[in-house]
Amino acid sequence: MTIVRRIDVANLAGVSEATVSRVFNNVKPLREETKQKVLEAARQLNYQPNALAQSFATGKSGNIGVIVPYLPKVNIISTHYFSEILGGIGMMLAKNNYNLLLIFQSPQEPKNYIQLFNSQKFDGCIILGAKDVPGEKEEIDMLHQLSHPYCLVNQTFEGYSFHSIDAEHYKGSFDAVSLLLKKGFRKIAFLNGPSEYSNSTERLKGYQDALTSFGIELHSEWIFRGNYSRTSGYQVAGEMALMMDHIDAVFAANDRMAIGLMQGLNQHGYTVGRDYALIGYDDSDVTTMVQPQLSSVHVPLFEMGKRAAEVVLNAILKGHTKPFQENLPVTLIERDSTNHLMEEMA
Amino acid sequence: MTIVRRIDVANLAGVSEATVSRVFNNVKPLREETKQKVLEAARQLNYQPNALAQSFATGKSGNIGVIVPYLPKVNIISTHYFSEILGGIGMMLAKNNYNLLLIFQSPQEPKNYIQLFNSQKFDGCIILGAKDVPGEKEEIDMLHQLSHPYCLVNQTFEGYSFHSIDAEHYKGSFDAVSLLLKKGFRKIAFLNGPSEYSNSTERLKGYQDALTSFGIELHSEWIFRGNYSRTSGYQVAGEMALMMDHIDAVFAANDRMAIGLMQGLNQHGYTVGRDYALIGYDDSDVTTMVQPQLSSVHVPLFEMGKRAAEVVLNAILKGHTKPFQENLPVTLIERDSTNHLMEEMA
DNA sequence: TTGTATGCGTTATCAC
DNA sequence: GTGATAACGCATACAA
Repeated sequence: MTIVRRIDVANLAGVSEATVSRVFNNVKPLREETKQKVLEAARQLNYQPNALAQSFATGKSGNIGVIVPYLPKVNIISTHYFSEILGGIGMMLAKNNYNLLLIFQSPQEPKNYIQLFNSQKFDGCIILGAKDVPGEKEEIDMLHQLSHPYCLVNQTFEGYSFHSIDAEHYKGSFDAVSLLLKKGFRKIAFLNGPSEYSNSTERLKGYQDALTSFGIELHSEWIFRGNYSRTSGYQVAGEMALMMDHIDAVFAANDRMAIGLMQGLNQHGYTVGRDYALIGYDDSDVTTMVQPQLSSVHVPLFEMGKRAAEVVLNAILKGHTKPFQENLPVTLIERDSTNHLMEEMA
Repeated sequence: MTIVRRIDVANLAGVSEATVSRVFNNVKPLREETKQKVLEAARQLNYQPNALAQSFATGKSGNIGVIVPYLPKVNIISTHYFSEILGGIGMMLAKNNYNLLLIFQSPQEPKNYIQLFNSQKFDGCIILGAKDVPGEKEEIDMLHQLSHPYCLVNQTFEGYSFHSIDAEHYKGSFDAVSLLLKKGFRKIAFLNGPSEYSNSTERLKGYQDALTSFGIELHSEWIFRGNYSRTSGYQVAGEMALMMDHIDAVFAANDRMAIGLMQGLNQHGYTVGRDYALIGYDDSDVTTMVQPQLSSVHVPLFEMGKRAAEVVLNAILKGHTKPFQENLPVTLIERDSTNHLMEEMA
């Protein structure tokens, strides 16, 4: 069972190697009869062009690198987030006959996007979970300067016009807090994520602006910070419990923290719906698994992955090069965690 | 900013191309002085070997294909399952300088593992979520016959000795049901997954054997079937509710179905802990998000991914070829859903 | 210890 | 329409 090469097909079909290539690459001047002859020979031999040789000859790997942050056994980024985006990317790439090279990037090792490009392992890349930390920005800037096809997802950098697909986190946050305000809540705490993510900043703004637009004074002690994990939400509950007399609603920057918080506050005797309203972010599948079901802000992660792949493919295939930024719309999803039990009883 | 090739380095360093290769591939007879000279030239030029050309020359892509089942917008396989295994694979591959080529395989399109191998896109592959359906078995058998490096995860095929990494699902199931029995429950229903997955069969056996080992008669009407989604569990609750007078505990084949069931039964007035005990499977992160927290069977998914990658790498690097099967141990995790409220009140 | 020469399987540019 | 052939950047067997 040796490997079948182009020359084998050429010999069997009685044509030259070049003709075989023409058939497989659909190059124009070609007699139908010859084409069929070649195709038949290829079928008989079960010929499959060697992708490696093709890549080498064309100088294109046919791969798109997807760079995901990675800590063994610790999922900073939730699996929901991760797999939705990945699914969107995968769909778009498959449609365009590109392969997805998944690259786990541990936070401690230095980024080296340029090297990856030079090695030609991929023709373009999508960077998930980038952070605003020293080194990262510079590497991405270099990618940009060299006009390598790339796209960031869910992260924007102040003062740079990197290609990126993000969501309207300011609006999502503003809407979420506005909902709470409209429902009559006034003392609204905010459980934010790490500040290295641009989302955190945007959401903070949305939170603040919503409050001020309702004429409510900002209280810095209403602002808490976790790291997007359920556990961190649980831990914050310890602090928050001490001032629950002065809080009647909480907006959390993602669902997992919201749930951790809910569980933690429960331990301290505070119940969602009775003692406070709660709203999460991401609209992940866990929102419907908890009791009461969690109101949340839906983020079109799948679509964002799709668009990011499209941006990179356009850069590769159509030579698009000018800065591209897009913010996809988010949707507020109301569930039970933002309703007073009182109301239901009325 | 043109691409730097080996010859550029050779010229600058005043050596031959072969010597440059030797330095980069660490080929033995090599004077330290020459090495440094080459390294310095490479550094100066920012030389990075072209992975494409390397692959072509060696006939090895350096990629491992990971085949995952895929339905747009529908995650049959839970994201937890998926990302844990992927993480394990990624870790092991990174350690061995292999890349991970993620391949989404939609169920409707015919499998073509052989073609993928022939095209040399990857040197070995790991198949996730294979099912016992016509076509699948034959394709894998062909891989096996041609002794291509591959490994299945979480699926075994009756009558074949395919390379695979699985978990002790019989034992997991047996232990889970035994726990319920030891706790005094006798009328134990089983919510299983689709029969195309070998796990389902194994778990069914474990369930049955546990019951019979306790001298309990099997009731076919105690057995329900979902598709591993939360929704399917919710739907099954409709049927199960009709006979809850004759059921005092439920064992579900995964956590999401367990939670869906729990929610559905809730709608019908049946509460975990008060009216029945519940135990799930997978020990995913949602177990701790629900109230009461869900007892479950922990499956070492990350480890399984690691081992599967190891198996494939061993086949590639060390030529291991004899059938390899391994079942990793599972662990029963007791939480609140298997405790009677009665007991707590006592 | 290092240089020379061949080949990997395509694509693409010439000729014919 | 089709056949020859250079080029792609590297690994490696063989020569020196």
